[in-house]
Amino acid sequence: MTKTFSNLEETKQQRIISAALKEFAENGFEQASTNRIVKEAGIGKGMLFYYFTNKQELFHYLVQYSLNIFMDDYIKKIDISERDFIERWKQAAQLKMQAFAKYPNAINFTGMLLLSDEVQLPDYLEAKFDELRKTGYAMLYDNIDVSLFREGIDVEKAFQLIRWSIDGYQNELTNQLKGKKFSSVDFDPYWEEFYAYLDVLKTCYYD
Amino acid sequence: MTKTFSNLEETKQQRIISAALKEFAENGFEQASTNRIVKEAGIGKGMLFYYFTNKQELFHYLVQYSLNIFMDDYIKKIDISERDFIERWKQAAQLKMQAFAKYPNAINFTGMLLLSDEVQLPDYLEAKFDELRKTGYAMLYDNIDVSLFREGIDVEKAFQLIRWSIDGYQNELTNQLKGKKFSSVDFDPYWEEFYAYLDVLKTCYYD
DNA sequence: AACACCGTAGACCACACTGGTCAATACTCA
DNA sequence: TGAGTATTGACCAGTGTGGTCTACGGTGTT
Repeated sequence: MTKTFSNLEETKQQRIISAALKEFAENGFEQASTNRIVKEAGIGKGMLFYYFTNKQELFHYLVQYSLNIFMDDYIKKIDISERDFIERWKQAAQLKMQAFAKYPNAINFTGMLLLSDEVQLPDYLEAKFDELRKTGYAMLYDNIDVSLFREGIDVEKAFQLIRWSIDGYQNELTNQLKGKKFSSVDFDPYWEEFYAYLDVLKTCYYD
Repeated sequence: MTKTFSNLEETKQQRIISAALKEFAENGFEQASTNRIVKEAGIGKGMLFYYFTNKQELFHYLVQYSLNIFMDDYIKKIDISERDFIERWKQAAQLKMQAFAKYPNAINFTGMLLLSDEVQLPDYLEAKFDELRKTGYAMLYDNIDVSLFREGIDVEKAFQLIRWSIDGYQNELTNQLKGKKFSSVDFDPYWEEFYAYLDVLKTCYYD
């Protein structure tokens, strides 16, 4: 990316970044179309290749950009002093939702990166990625008070089971809300429902 | 589909069906390539359009074909007289794995159908689809002995939480095993692990 | 006014691939 | 031998690709 791009007015930069993140998140690297990106961003085709030397460089820029957001606006905000596993994950879910409200495309894009296995990244990005995975893992699993759990159950397995439950709820919710305008949705009832699920989890896994 | 196709020797029919199912499952209807299908199936391009009038007719044939398999080789085999929710789902997981071992592409294809929301089907297929959903739901949720669950917990919510847990394990496993030759994998340790997870679930959700 | 320079648009390029066709041929059986 | 069927793949028009390049408008400096 050239410094021409960083000198652009913020809103235009954002329009381009958002359009590109969205396109890549929905279609992956290969299937993503630079034509659609420029159309969505409202710029001429030439400009994209004036700011970035090619599709791949644009992609790498976006990886860096959204890994930063994912890390700073989500992972690092998790309060590790909360030692109750379910409470920790509840907090994480809230933070993720906040981050998503602010940077939906960056969060989706990062999610796609974490799932996809075919993308080849240069070393410095791969390193950043590993760091995110490691930090994320620590923020979610370190310093948990295992004494809360029912006696005799395999705590490692309980971690996974709870994780799958929470992920399952979130996936089902986002799937259900897909297409809806995010700002027009009242989330309170969903949070209530979510907390009710967490209560069931506590009743079951804790004694 | 013409009767020329049904008169084909079984193995050739299967080669074509498998290739097509795989291509559609991996790429969806639009992105699926008839060129790749004929190449994978080892037939000339002309033949595909000799057997089926066009891409869409081929797709509809495959929907019918794999809905039948999904229904007869999986859903209908679930023993509804098992009233323990977790045992019922354990059984379902085993049956699904058996079906997958026999018809991997058909099962994957149906899975893709169930997730995807953009495919438009003719009425008779849509009806078949609804029936599958309804029967599947009944086979998994009807006639459950709710008295097994811990007192005071919301059973409907417990159903979902357990479902998400089991789905989570299965997804993680298939993801991990993706690319591996199916027949070369020894599944016994995975089943053991799965049963261990189910035991934790029982300890937690039942009293 | 003249010039240089930068940001911008989009027509354009060669190429890849698409679903589908069709004429030519190979095969089968009476 | 010949009628009919199965088979192939070159071919078609169309669409979309990542990327280039020319032309132009604006701005600032001389």
